[in-house]
Amino acid sequence: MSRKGVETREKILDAAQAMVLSRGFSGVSVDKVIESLGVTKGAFFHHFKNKQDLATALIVRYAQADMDYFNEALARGERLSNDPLQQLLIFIGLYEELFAGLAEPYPGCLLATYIHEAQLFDEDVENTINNVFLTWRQELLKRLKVIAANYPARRNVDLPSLADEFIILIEGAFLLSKSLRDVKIVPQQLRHYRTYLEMIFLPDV
Amino acid sequence: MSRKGVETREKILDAAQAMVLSRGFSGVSVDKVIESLGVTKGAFFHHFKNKQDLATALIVRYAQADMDYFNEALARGERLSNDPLQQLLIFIGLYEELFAGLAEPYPGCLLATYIHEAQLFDEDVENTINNVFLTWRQELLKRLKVIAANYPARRNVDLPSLADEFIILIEGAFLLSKSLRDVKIVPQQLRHYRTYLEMIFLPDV
DNA sequence: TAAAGAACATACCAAACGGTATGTTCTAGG
DNA sequence: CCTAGAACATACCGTTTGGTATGTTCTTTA
Repeated sequence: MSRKGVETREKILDAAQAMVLSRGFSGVSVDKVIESLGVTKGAFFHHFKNKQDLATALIVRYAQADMDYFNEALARGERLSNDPLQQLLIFIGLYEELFAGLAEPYPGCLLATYIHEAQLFDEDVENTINNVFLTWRQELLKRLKVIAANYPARRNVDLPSLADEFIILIEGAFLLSKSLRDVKIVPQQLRHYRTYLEMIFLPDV
Repeated sequence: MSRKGVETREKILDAAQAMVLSRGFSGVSVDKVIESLGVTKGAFFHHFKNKQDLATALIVRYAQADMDYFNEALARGERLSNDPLQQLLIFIGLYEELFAGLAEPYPGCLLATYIHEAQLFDEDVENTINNVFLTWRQELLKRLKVIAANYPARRNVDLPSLADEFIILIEGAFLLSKSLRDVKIVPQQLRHYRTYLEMIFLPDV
């Protein structure tokens, strides 16, 4: 694909994603997407064989970017400390920083948008979404187990669901943040998650 | 409105809500709704002046039911204990029980579905949704303040966002629960919220 | 019981929709 | 420079969509 071709495809994906995040996938028509960009149907259907193909391309791209940032934040945490608990707390802090730096509410998570219209999509899309969640759970759980083995937990909490709580707080906070148009909600909740972990694993702070 | 009329209207609302929760609002056509019920367009547009009117009726009904259960759970908690902290913990426990008793994942929150298609709806709908969230925040915050005044908090946590965390955990857990088809996720997260509150306000347990 | 309005049913319509067929322009490689 | 395919543009099509106009049946109440 030529450079120009890649650019057009990305432009379509960018515009479509922004529209999907505010109207849902079936609330966005191909006509509206191309109209907003000044390109034609010929261009659109050259890059995507149909609207479903756009749906797949959007979620695959989003999931990949999501995982990339996740892995990078984990790696940065592990570079900044040698202590497993501190590594995780730093990781959370990095996300806190990320969302604290936004001027307006995060436009929304594409994974969440798709889940709310789940019946429109095929199994591939569903698996792409679930793979993100399962990877996050798995990677965080792995680290929580190491922490639990090294620190006397004040409470006997369930670790898999404690791992899930990270993504759950983010998704829930995105929602409330978007509805109330309050940018602070996401970092606030991440702060609570950090405090929770500290209270579990650092008894005397 | 006659009894039959009310019944038909409710039937339409029920069917529409179930479909909206799995396909989003714009993914549901009036034709599909009436087809699933075996009623005609005449019936539909007799009860709703247009599709937007259906959207409003759906969210108003859902928000009302939501608030009703919320207030009932608060009242039950306050009947079951005289201690402000215990009252709140019981309240959370009641929600935990509610969702632990489900055979399959909760089909989804209509508020959340609408937020993901926010641009389709008018200001009234937006206010209906935000009023629910703000009422929950306000009512829970009121109780958290009483608790904080009576118990020495181990940490200096932010109370408004701690109130928000309840609805945020539920919304986030709904999402993950629906995507992974795991019924346990919602009660698990409510359990964490209870544990978090206990660790904050009950230092020596 | 008669009248009036509620509660539907039937048939239809214009616009928007996803998609296709076909033609043109651009661009990279031999 | 030539050519083949990528990268579009234009025009069109069948279906689905939300919505309406009009007619019929049921139900309540004076």
